[in-house]
Amino acid sequence: MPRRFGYGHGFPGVCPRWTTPRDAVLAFLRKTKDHVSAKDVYRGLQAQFPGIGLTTVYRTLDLLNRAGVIAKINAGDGQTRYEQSLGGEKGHHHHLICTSCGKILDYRDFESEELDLIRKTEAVLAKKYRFEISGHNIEFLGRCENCRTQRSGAAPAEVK
Amino acid sequence: MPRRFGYGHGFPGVCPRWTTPRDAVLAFLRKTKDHVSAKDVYRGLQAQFPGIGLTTVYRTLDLLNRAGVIAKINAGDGQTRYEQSLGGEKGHHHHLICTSCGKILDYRDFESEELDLIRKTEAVLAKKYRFEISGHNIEFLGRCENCRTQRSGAAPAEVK
DNA sequence: ATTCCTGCAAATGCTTTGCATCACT
DNA sequence: AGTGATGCAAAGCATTTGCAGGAAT
Repeated sequence: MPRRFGYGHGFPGVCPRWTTPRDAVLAFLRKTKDHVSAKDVYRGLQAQFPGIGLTTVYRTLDLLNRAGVIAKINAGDGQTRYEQSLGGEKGHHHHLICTSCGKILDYRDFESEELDLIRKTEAVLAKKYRFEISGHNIEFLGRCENCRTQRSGAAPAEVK
Repeated sequence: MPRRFGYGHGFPGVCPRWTTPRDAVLAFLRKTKDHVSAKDVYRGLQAQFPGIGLTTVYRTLDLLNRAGVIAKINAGDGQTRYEQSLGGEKGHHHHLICTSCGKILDYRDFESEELDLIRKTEAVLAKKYRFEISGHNIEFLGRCENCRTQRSGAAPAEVK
């Protein structure tokens, strides 16, 4: 695997060097709108970068997450998924997850109402339980139309 | 492992027979206030029921979950945790999770405000995305006082 | 006889680690 | 030379599955 340089210094304080695999992973995340697992990224990169190993993908995802560039998602299937973190409030959204096929939808409804409540809640929890709040997870679970329509809930398209 | 009977019929539609291991697992869940993993239950049962296998604990937890008696929790550490589901709205609460030591606190603040918003959100999401909503997860993440106080965040009591 | 449960061992599947190698500074 | 990054193989864990024995119906 050749490495590139001249990329500046990656994310200061998090990683000193910026390399081809790291760039490839980040570019992939920037391109997709999905909520991808490490394997998804790995597979997506194979065509153009057959040399990148799964281990590196894991390490890079963790790196980018610590750098705040991408966010972890916990969809409840046994995998950690990631998505671009669209800075601040403008990218703020939550997830709607189909418990049958694993599909994840982003929704942005009630943005301001939610934010109000979230801020209030954060403030109270921080004071009452002496936590330093750093984030939240809000997700709704259910069955998507597809899974409800098809008998027994679609080919249980197990999120593998 | 001896089995008991005379327990009626467990949870109709979910399981025909009610046995000692199942009773032990349920009793354990009823006794604890914690958010326990399968291993926690398994270990907790060893003293009194050394014959119960980990597999059975997994199977029973799944069973009780499907019966609606206990609820899954996704704390983000690599384990599925469970807690008693305290029926309906009276036991309704959400979680505050320390990302450093893994501690989970229940909170009940803003109960009615949250419920209002949740109901409204559910209704809109159901219609807009054609989902049949069955539940939600709301949790706040942060660092507890202990972890903030101690240098570098307490003995990184990795939730293992 | 049949159906249901159970424990054990083995198999999975995601994620992490150890390590030798190679690249950049 | 020294530090950092990478890929591979092996190791770790939580969870699931195959299976044969035993119990309840």
